[in-house]
Amino acid sequence: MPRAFATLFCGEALDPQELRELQKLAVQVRLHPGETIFAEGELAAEVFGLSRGVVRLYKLLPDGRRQVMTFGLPGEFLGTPIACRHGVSADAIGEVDLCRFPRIELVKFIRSSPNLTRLLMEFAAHRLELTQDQLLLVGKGSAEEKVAIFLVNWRSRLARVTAVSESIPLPMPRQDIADFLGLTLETISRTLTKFEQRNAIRLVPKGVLLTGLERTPLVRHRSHAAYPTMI
Amino acid sequence: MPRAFATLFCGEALDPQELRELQKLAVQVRLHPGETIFAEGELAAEVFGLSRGVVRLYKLLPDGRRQVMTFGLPGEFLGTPIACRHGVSADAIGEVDLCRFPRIELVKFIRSSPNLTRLLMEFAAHRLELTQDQLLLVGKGSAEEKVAIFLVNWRSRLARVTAVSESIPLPMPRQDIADFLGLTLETISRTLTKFEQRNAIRLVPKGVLLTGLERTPLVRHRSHAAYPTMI
DNA sequence: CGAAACTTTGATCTCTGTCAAGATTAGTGG
DNA sequence: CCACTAATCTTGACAGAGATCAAAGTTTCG
Repeated sequence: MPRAFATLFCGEALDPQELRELQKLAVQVRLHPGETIFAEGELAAEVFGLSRGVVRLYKLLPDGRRQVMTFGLPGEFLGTPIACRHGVSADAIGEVDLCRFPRIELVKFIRSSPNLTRLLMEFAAHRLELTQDQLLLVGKGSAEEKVAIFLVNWRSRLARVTAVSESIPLPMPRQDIADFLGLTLETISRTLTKFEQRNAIRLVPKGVLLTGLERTPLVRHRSHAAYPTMI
Repeated sequence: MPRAFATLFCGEALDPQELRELQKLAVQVRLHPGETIFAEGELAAEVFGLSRGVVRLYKLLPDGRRQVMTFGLPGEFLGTPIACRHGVSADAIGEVDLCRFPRIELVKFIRSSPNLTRLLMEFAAHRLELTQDQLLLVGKGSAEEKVAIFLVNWRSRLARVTAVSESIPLPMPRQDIADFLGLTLETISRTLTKFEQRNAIRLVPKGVLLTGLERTPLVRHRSHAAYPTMI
């Protein structure tokens, strides 16, 4: 485990003793771009944490329509470790390093530690909150709002795992962003171009520079995520 | 507590001893149609279980756009009992009976019981799964798919709390259904009318009869929810 | 260097939203 | 119990945001 899961479960640090125990259960795996990690509905004999790279987690409809639930970043568990079946599919965007755990062993370990159980519970609650925010965005947002908020959220999520840089990497293709936001890849492309023409962003290969990204004063309730505009 | 929470936490039964302990913490409250139970962002000094009636749980945008996350039914907790702030707003549709718990006491009680902790964890995982299914529907479904699946899911959820009847009650107004599915009330109304003209349903005041509701053979993966059509 | 994958851009279409008017239902007080 | 009013629901006409179809332009990678 090269980059240990010091910030596993929603960014909260594990104590060093538990972290060592956890490492004993893990096997490191490396996957290449586009490779499948697991598929929705499969028995989850093993579960995965992400050490390096980016992963898309999604659900499919029988006719191939796809909804990306989230993009997994280093330090995060992929899916719900306690569920006996995978509730989503996951595959690698770019190259990834994973920590593979036997689920039964991991669950046993989690159950043995009240501290870890509490952490996982809070992690689950946090994931629900994020998914509900996404549901609000997908259900009620315009294309511009969706793309703008995606960029802002992506930046703030990245800031937690890598040094903040002028240029924000977008390792996933437009189609993935579209399937995340309930739009088409053409609309993503057009909206990004529109923002660029307004000098709100600059598009670079596999990335974007957020230049004139203004936040609206429209903040939901107290200190919730703002809905920015790219005007 | 007239109708005890025998099936609290995702339908799984509590053991009688724990149920009695839980009841000691609860205070019964009755609310009238449209009354607010709690609002997103508020400190959750108290949390609520639903004994009778239907509740809408939603998030608001500053400009008033609303996304209904779910409709609460008897036997369910409203929101996430462990979170110190309410992540959603909730208000009564029709008359409701609630069980009010002091959150600190409830959390203490949950923590004291490994069985209850496990149950609550599985409940949280289940809620996440449902929200992800909703995200898929809202992000990728057509208006017809959204309404058809809403009706089928609503029927099956109701079946767990009331005797199945020919006529399915729809206590919530069209606007609530629209805000649940990411549509407008006019589209809900038109789509229901369309289904009625195809003899798939019959509309009655505050309810609907599902007559020729056919399920497509399109089943996601193994034994997941089918996407029905009203054709 | 060249092929494949991805992205941008254009033209057109259509589903759903918006605005507006009636029709139905529910609620209230005489 | 009925009349009257308010809320909810249905229906129509129209418009527009985003989807779809198609082609050209970039980037990536062997």
